[in-house]
Amino acid sequence: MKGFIENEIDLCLLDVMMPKKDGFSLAKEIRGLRSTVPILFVSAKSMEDDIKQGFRSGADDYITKPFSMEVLLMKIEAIMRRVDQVQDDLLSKKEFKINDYLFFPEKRIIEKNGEKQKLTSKENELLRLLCMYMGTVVDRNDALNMVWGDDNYFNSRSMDVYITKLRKIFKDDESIQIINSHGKGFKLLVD
Amino acid sequence: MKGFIENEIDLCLLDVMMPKKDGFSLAKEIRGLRSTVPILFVSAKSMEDDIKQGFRSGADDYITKPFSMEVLLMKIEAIMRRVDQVQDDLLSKKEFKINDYLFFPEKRIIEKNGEKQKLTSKENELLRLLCMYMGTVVDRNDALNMVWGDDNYFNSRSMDVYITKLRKIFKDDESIQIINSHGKGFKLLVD
DNA sequence: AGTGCCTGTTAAATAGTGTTAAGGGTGATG
DNA sequence: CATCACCCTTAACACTATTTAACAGGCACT
Repeated sequence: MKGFIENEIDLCLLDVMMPKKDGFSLAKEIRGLRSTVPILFVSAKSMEDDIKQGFRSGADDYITKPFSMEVLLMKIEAIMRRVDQVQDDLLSKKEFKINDYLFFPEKRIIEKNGEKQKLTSKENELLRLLCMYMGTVVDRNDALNMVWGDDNYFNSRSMDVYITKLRKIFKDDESIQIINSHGKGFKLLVD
Repeated sequence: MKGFIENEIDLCLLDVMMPKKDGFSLAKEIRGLRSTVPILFVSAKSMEDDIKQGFRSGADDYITKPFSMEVLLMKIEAIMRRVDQVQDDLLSKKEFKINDYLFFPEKRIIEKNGEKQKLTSKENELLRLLCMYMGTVVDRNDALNMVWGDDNYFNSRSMDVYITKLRKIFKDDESIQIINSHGKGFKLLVD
């Protein structure tokens, strides 16, 4: 991980079958460090079901082993071309509607009846995450890794503080709730 | 690696195959959180049907193992060259449009409705950087290294001063904002 | 009901930012 | 070579964001 910070790494190649740390949690850490990192998954073995599931869940693409270099290059080229284009990603939404509230993660603003309120970046990222998974539980550690880049005890308490902050934002609307799932995480629920 | 901002990761290659965690849902999270990051999955075996399905579902591409390191590195170099090219294009861009403002980094001039204003070189380079990464956070230290050539504490404060200067330039247009991302950096945002 | 761990909340402490203005260097100009 | 104009740095102070501490209460389990 250190290398990403200290060296000029422009492409990160990770194998998920690593002994200790799995590629996905590593990806999360990387993500926490830099925001515009293109990520390429390489899978060690065939998983037809998972691949299909991946597409269903809106993933961009995947690579199965074994693959030819020729194809890899093509894939990468495609990615590079696409970097400039894609904005309309389902998952990187510009706007979330939460009852009467409109949340603009890019602008870090939430408004109700035209009344705008600025959000701090932690509030913003945490709320974005909850919105992305609206109605389903966001795992504590996942949230910590994505917003805080790490999931130690203190970050965890910090997150609780921010959950309180977010709840205050919605305190006037009882039908919007941030519900704790004991030992698991939180979910944003709108009746 | 000249092009990208120092220390910025431009592409990550991840292996989806892992014991516990569902990699695709993680990809979903990564994708959604902050970016337009392309995600390319690498799958274990070649599967024509899935490839086709992938293209149909709008995915860029995918690739199969195995591949030789030698070739992979060559491919990566090729990618990096391409990335550098894109970066050079941004760096050598003659003109940036920021709402009603036109910014000419070469001339160190910004104008609005034909009304010209000269920029000092620090103002110019900092604004150029923000424009190059318009809408995404420019890391504090990256900016310092690129504009000041060093990232010590005092340079950091100096940069804050220049952020204030730039904000003043755009103070008449509320839809242009330089937003701070606490502990990370700044981004130029135009509604 | 008792225990241990998890959560809710508030407030204090720390770390990071916004802004203004004074000071220092440098090069142009008389 | 004195002076001015300009740019940049540094200091200072106010303010904001985030973390840490502290305590109160809740949940799951026995």
